[in-house]
Amino acid sequence: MKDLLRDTGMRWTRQRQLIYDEILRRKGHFSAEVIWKKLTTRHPGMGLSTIYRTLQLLEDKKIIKRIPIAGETTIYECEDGTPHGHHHIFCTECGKTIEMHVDMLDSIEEIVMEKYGFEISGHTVMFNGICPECRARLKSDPGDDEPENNPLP
Amino acid sequence: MKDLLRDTGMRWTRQRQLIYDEILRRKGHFSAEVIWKKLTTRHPGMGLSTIYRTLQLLEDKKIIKRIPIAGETTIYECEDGTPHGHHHIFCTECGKTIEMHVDMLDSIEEIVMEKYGFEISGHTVMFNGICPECRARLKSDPGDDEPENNPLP
DNA sequence: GTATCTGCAAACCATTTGCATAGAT
DNA sequence: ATCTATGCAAATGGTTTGCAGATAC
Repeated sequence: MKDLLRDTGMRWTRQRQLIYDEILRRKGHFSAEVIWKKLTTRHPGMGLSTIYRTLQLLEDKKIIKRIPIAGETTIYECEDGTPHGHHHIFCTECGKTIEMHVDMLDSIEEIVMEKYGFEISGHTVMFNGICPECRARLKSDPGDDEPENNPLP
Repeated sequence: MKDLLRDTGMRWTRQRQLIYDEILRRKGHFSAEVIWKKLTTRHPGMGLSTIYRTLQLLEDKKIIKRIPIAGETTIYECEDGTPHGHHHIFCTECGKTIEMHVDMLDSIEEIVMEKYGFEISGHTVMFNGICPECRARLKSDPGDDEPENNPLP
């Protein structure tokens, strides 16, 4: 990373270091806001725009991947060697996103290209629903429609 | 529609009439902005917020369906009896959205529920790509990355 | 007559941008 | 010394909301 930037005339700064470390520390999915909230407490003055600019940069360098969730929010995930072909389920209760692996989906892109003549450049395959944990919580805690504390992904 | 509203104490206004007619006239997919642009030329003064409020209303009444396209835009489609289980392909060149029917997709929801324990409430299965028409146009008209319609700054 | 709608302007909210300054090389 | 990166504030763009006046019932 450090080298990757330097090779293209870009600079390795304290902020980029912090953001990069924070991302590696999580491993899962994360949002710009969450990264910012975490860092800004320990490092007041950290600008939210720096987070966005750095995430953009990391995306360009293929280190992370931006995943806009239709009508909901935007999350990112690390592009660690994980092979493509995984998709996501987003919990509308707690905001958590988990990956799903359904082989069947992998072949659909080709079918779509053949059948409709599109040159497919990407896809969004995303399910929304309520995760097992939230289902359990809602069952034992009916009436309460809002989750008690809503950590963003 | 008229009756559906009146039965719930809501009013059948000129604006709602116009919007409803315009939607029926199209049959396909449409955006709030497009409806507004069309109506506002013939009926100046028509407020964009009225469009949004009416589309919301029509959605509540299950007359149309809102389809947010991740990271791109939001479109709507009529809820004419078409059974569920059709998905979309969005052309990133011209913004057109077409429906696709791929049987395989229908069964995936169940698989996901079983495998991951989510209570699935919805899904976004959307492919992005370049439609056959735009592919042809781009081929005969290279260099021009933007679609033809280029409004003033 | 009165409660619902409308148009307008202002608010929103996540994200982006302009600019003067700080900082990396 | 140079030129990129940062923080701040202000801009953006699509959508929503508050409000006074207009309109359907």
